[in-house]
Amino acid sequence: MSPPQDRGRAPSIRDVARLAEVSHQTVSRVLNDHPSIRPETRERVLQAMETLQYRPNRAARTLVTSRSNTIGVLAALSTTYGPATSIAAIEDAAREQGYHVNTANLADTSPAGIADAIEHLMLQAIEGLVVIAPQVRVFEVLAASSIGVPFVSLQSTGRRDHLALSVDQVTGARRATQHLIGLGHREIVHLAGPQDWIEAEARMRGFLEAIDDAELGLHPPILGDWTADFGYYAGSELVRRRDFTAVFAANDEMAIGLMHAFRDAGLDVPGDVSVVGFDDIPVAKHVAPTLTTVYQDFHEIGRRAVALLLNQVHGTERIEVEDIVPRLVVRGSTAPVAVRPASVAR
Amino acid sequence: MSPPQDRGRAPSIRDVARLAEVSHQTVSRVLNDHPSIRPETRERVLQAMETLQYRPNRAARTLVTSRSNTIGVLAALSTTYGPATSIAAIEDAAREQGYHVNTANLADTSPAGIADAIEHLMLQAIEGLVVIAPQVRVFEVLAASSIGVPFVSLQSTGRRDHLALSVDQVTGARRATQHLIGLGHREIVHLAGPQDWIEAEARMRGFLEAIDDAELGLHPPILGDWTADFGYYAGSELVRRRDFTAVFAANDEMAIGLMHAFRDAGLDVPGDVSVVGFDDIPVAKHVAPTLTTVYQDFHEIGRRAVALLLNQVHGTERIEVEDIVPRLVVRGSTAPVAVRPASVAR
DNA sequence: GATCCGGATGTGCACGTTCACATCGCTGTC
DNA sequence: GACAGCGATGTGAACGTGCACATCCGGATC
Repeated sequence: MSPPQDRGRAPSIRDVARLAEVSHQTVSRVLNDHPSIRPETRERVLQAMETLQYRPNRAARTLVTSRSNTIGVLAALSTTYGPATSIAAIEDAAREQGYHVNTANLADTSPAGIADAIEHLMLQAIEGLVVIAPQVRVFEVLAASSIGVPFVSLQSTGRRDHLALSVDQVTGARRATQHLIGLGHREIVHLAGPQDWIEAEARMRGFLEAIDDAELGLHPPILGDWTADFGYYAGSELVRRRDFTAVFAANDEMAIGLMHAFRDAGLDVPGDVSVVGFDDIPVAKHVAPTLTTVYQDFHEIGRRAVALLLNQVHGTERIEVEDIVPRLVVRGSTAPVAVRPASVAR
Repeated sequence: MSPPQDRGRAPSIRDVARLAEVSHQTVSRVLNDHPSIRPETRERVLQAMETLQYRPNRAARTLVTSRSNTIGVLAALSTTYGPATSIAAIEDAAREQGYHVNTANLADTSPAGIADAIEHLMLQAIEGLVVIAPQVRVFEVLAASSIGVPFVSLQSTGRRDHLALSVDQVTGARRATQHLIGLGHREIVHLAGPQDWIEAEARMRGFLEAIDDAELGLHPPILGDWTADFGYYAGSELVRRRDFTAVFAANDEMAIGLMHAFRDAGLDVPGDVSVVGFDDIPVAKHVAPTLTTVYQDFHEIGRRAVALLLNQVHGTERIEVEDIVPRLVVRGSTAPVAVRPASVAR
């Protein structure tokens, strides 16, 4: 005598209703925590659900309510620590609110690749979109394709067509640079990220502001690609000139590659050159020398992004957006500038 | 004279049909690439879709076909390089097949946390599940909750109730250990991962096999938690004993923390102690000293997982599962054992 | 020239849920 | 004691799509 619901199809709200001897609507009410249900009835319905191993069908619910309970994440470089951490935090926060997360990675940063990823997400009927590690182009495509759902970016973009978390990358970068200046460095090079990345641009801006404030001469920044390999390459080029005493790298990976190149060239960090990174990835405090960097709370950033987005989706009251200011963490890769004949005066 | 479809509701297949002067079924056929449609009719329908900015409603489609075109990913430690890379690869591969990816992270590895994440994914009506960086417990919970969809694990679990990629961690770990033995090391310590992790257990097994084969004495392995911080802690403890000449760490992060501790204690790597890691994260080749490690192609692993899973989902012919064998990468953190009075003999 | 066949298209229903509205019985009020 | 009001429940329709089946038309077959 096997249970009768073995007919291939999953049990529906109506099967539950039949077993509990109520109408399908009553079952629906139990599901949605409707107030006016007699406790006794509710209990009977829950019992029936348990017996039948009932699971609500989200497709059906989405169809009728046109709410998918899903948010999309558009991510670039999702394999690196920062974005990956934020994605995980987003997933956590979304789950807490009963939301699902659908991720699309930007393998390819061409407009076509971007449009493709967005199109993919839109097929899923997402209610909102979080854009991670964004590039300027992404927002242009996004604006052009009028997706019809609110979206949040993890970095201030300056655009007015969407919400953005204010992570004050400019201040973070400025503090990093000021730290070097405070140690007496006057010849500082910036190893930047790709300039179509919003955060790369912001970090460069912070650097330039600090240099400008201190009235120092400007070395042309080097445009990198965020990778440790590029850091190494850039370092190899830099050692040929040796017209600097410190480098501010736009992220930790590049900083680590950079230090490797300096080491290979016989330069001591921080004895000969000071290096500052950005992000404070977990290994930053363990590499040799330990890396002075700027800490970002990626987890908190992810959480806030979801809060902001869902707030917007549900259209309730405006949430206050507080600035997140990254924090300088001083470690062993920076030191006062070496006193040398040529660099003492002025 | 604004377009007439501004009535709030998104255009449906029927709106398109009306505009193209065909039946809704014809539109459906165009959508699904049905063969018997006159090119002229198809064109007219496509035109109408374009005009109305029509987008198929996935919820409706899922409801009627009971295929969600979505796979789930259950991930632990998704913020680290390996899992994050595999997740990105999974997303890519799935997207190529028109599939969406829904991720749930295991913040908390308690059975309740695991069950919660699985339940969350099941609500989404996924067609299959990829389990990343799995712990033994996950599969127990998974087996117990009889989710009714195929799932694939990224590591061989030895269980028979699901598919698994064969990434031969055991061989990888054995090669790492043999490399140390080949350099003359006889006192080798293993800094392992948590033993409820399948890959940690496999790496430990490879280590033990190599030690056993070489008939060396066994140092009790240290059980870590994968983090660089723990590596540092373990290293600080180890330097008090100094009864070893090499350490094989179960992943690169711990290896980096370890080297930091040795450095702080005045030990030279590889002069006094050799260190091997596992994974070959991008910074491994840039830290000081550059880290000898075992390379894993996380991207390929992710791709194969999707291929295997979708193959299972569609029930076509069995796919051949080829072993992926990780590759030893020798760098600067390992060297022949130092010749010292006590260790020359034997 | 009647018949059959297959290509091209249309008709109605089903999927599982929620929404709007209807119904029923009980309580309290004047 | 009639009636409003409300709590508890039921009824039917709708959401947008795909499937099974029906229909229509033109050409090939004998």
